[in-house]
Amino acid sequence: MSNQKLFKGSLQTIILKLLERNAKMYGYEMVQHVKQLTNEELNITEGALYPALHKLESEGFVEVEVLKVGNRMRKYYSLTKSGVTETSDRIGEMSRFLETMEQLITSKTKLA
Amino acid sequence: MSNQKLFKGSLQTIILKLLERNAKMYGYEMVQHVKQLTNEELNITEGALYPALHKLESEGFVEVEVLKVGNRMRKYYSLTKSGVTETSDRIGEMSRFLETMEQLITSKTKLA
DNA sequence: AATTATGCATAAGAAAATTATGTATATTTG
DNA sequence: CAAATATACATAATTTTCTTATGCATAATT
Repeated sequence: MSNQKLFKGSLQTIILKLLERNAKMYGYEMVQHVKQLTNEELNITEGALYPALHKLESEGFVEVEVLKVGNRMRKYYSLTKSGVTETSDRIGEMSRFLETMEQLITSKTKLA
Repeated sequence: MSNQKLFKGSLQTIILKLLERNAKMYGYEMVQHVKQLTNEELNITEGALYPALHKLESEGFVEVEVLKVGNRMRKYYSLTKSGVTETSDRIGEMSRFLETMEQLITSKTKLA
């Protein structure tokens, strides 16, 4: 809620990670999933999610399959081959980032 | 270098944290400091730093003292009273964010 | 003498989000 | 049964925050 802005820049990585663990997911499902996983800490907005998904698709990292469930449309996303590679890379970057940030905010900081 | 975008949104927190540990710092010094602390992983650009400092100042979290060293100007920043409080808050938010992100990218993710 | 380093600053543009809408079906609740 | 909430997608306008480019000026190095 409050610190949503810190998540800026990490949405694509989060999506890719979700798809690494769940072969097929649709947008609305991702939002609910993340909400539960983070105990409401991160609420992905649709205005951010859908453009991000479209971008990942246009970059060839995910592909879409449209299914009709009941009378409602669902667009199921899954990782492409290059998406699998990209996911590893992004998670690696994220890990390094987290480690760096951790050091920055815990360090005594004083240098020479 | 590569994953600079993950740092988006965390610059103010980094600045505040630096000033929590070093009573007085000037802009150029912060850039060098962070470069060393992160082993070149994070290179703060001046175009980001100076506006951020000015914003923190206008919000009353830091105050400035201009010194002339040799023939060159230095603007030393330090935390105000409300800046000290704000710093604790921001670091708390950052910690929660880091923890949440850590869980997200390591979790098995599969829910019901 | 020219380049790099120190030290500040701002403007133009890009990237990625928020907020506000819009459409439509399904389910729950009063 | 009507109204509200949940499901499911989408996009446009705006905001935030950054990168890139530029500018000025002094100091140190090559």
